Amino acid sequence: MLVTKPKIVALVGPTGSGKTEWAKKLAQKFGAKIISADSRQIYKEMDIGTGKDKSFKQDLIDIVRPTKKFSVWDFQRLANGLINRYLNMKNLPILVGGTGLYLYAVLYGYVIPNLKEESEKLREKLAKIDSRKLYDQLKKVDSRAAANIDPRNKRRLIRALEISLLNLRPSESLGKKKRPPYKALIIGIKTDRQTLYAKIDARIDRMIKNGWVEEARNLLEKYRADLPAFSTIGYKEIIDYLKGRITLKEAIKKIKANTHDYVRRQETWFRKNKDIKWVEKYEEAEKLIKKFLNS
RNA sequence: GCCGGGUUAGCUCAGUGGCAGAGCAGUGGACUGAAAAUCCACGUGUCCGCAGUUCGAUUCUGCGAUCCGGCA
Repeated sequence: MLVTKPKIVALVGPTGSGKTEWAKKLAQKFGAKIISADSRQIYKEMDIGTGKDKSFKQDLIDIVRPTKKFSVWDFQRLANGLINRYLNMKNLPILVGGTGLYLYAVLYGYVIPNLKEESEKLREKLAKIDSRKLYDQLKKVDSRAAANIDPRNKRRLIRALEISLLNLRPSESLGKKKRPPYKALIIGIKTDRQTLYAKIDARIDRMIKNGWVEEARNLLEKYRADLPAFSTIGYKEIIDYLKGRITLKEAIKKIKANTHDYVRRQETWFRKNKDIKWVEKYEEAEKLIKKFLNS
């Protein structure tokens, strides 16, 4: 006796690959609900620079102010809530995005215990210690986490230590997964590097013309420049320009280069994933989904 | 036509009579609470060509090619 699990679809790919455009069409075609998995489009007031498309309904876009702390834990909780709701309503949820960690946390059910307390002070204290010492300390309190982090990667060492010291995540949960109660079809958009870079560069020029600098200036007037939200590619370079550290031309050049680097990092997430069905054309994606829904 | 300057990595250029360098661009990888973040790794290319000097030439000399200035 076979019980069929409910089904969801995920559409993944690097920035500029056309995910949003495809999602819009798929939503119409299948009456599907689009859930964005993008760690930057969650922020309100950051529209131009994050490439938001507000011409159709997407969940998990524009949900927090740039000052708000938001992590994969929040994302996982919200996304799972929406997926369950849509499945109950017999709608097809489609998760669309390029943030590997967020996507995988949901699709593979990463076990992430609830963080009830947080210590800003502890983080500040740890930031003053050098990486080597942090690493040695982490080895003592959580050797499992230490084994998984490069001793030179200070940011991740700090994070792991915070969690261990505050005893928020029992070491055993690290790396644990809980199989989600649905079946997922993961579609990846195949792209040609050169073509993608050219498209991205043109898009960045267009975004600048559309007032990106103004958008960043307004944000800078309202909020502190060192918010995590402003570590977003583009905003950080434009802020450097607005503070007179570099010229606009240099900023644009850096934005392009950094976006290219980002594309490569994204592809590193997806490339080796055997679950992803890679397609070049939108029609192929439609076909795959039809087949999946009828299986 | 004459006079000068150049020709070295995809681009801009540094450099040396003894295994060829930098910046930028490019590439691969890691990833469970900041993730568009953070971190790691990757440089053989007729040093324009031919000949000469030399133990040895990308480097010095000659000739040629080519580009850029200036003068005609």
